[in-house]
Amino acid sequence: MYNYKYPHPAVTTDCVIFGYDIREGLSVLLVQRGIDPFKSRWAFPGGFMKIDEDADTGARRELMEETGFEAESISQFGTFTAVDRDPRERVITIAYMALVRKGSVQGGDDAADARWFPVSAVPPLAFDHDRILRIALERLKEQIHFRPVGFELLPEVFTLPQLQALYEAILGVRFDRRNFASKMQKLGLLVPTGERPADAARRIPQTYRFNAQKYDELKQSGFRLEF
Amino acid sequence: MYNYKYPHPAVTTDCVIFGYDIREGLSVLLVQRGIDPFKSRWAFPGGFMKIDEDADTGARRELMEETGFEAESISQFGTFTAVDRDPRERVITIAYMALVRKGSVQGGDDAADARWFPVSAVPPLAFDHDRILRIALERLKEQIHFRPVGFELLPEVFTLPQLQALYEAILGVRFDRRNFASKMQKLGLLVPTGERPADAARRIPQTYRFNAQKYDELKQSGFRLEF
DNA sequence: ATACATACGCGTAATATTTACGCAAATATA
DNA sequence: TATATTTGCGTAAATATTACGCGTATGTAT
Repeated sequence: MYNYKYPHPAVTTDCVIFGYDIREGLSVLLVQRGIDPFKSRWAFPGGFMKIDEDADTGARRELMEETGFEAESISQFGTFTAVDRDPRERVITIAYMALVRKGSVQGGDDAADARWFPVSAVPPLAFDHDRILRIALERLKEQIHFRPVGFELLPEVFTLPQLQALYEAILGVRFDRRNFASKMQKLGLLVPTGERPADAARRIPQTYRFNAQKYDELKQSGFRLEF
Repeated sequence: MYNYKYPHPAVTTDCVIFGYDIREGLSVLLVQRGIDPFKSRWAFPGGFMKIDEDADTGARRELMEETGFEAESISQFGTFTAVDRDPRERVITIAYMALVRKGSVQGGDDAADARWFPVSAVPPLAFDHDRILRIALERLKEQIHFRPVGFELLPEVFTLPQLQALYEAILGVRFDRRNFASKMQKLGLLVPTGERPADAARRIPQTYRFNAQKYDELKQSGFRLEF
């Protein structure tokens, strides 16, 4: 038992993990709760922060425990503190988001039931996680102007039409294919691989890699990814 | 005494209140601590969140108690959770920022010793508040592209050179006076007052008000304040 | 008063960027 | 082999950015 002179809230972390593929579009990784409250409802992976770890560490630990996934970089985007957001006791949660290559997470494997859901088909979630998702999506839209989110979500080798489809999915707009291509090329963040994939469809597009070094240079000089 | 099966951190809120005037530039509102730890050091107004209030409410309450100031809108920008950030016990803090007209806060009055400090002359702060300030400044620079921060910091009636000086102070760059003016005018967010102030200096510039209604319209259609 | 230094406001030409879209080449399918 | 579809290149028109000239208003010095 731990005693305090004044009541303290419990503190949890939750991770909104975004993934993307052409078929399902933008997706999030959810786990099904095994216990009450909200038993059998889907929720973001997360759990109670330990007293001797900071929130970042706790978020990574819970993510690993519940999904087997080790995120490269997670970013805190909000802390949710509504008084009644947990029926058990006062609990506040620190929310993180991460962008991952969907292939690198094997949902529904070992750990519990982790599954990808397209953001357009997310079921009603536990706690206030619906609200957390809404805020996360807003932040993602903002971040796309500063961070190379497209490259973090796509496989290492990708085509321009794929990249464009991702931007359109996140921002909810349509671009002219030729203008998108030339704008992207001019940024210098794309490296042609030379290879061509044995894709389906009509004419086979060229493939590219992300030029991370060039991005770091541009970041230093405070530029923006304008789309 | 309150008992928990697992240890819980204490939770505080802190408010980074930004103000601005031409003489001191961008400033923050600080209060001097009366008790240990960090007794007599300056810190952001804030304190322990109550168990039956959410963090926003707690932040506003503490701000009022310590500075007598009622903020119109505060926005959460980060939660700081380093394990050793408070020497007493495990404390995490939810940080808020607000932009206010300096005239509306009478620093150093009733409540404790609240005083404005230019951001360029902030003394070493209590806890990890130096770090909190650094993050707040970064967010302010980002937000200036989406929010009319200039208008929130200036008096209701202001001149174009004043607005320009504020933008330059926050972003740390210089603009051409004529280009800045025409760009601002084209946005349609400025309403000339017709009056001219009994200012000092050379030629007296025109005064303007912020067109809040026009801003709301533009915000709907997802624009950006580009400077 | 008058001259001078300084700051404001208008306007404009040169350059760069954005936008819309034509057209030929590549490829799966019929 | 014909057809429909998609990629990649190029370009003209519209728009935005940038640099800066010039006249006017105003406080200060003489």
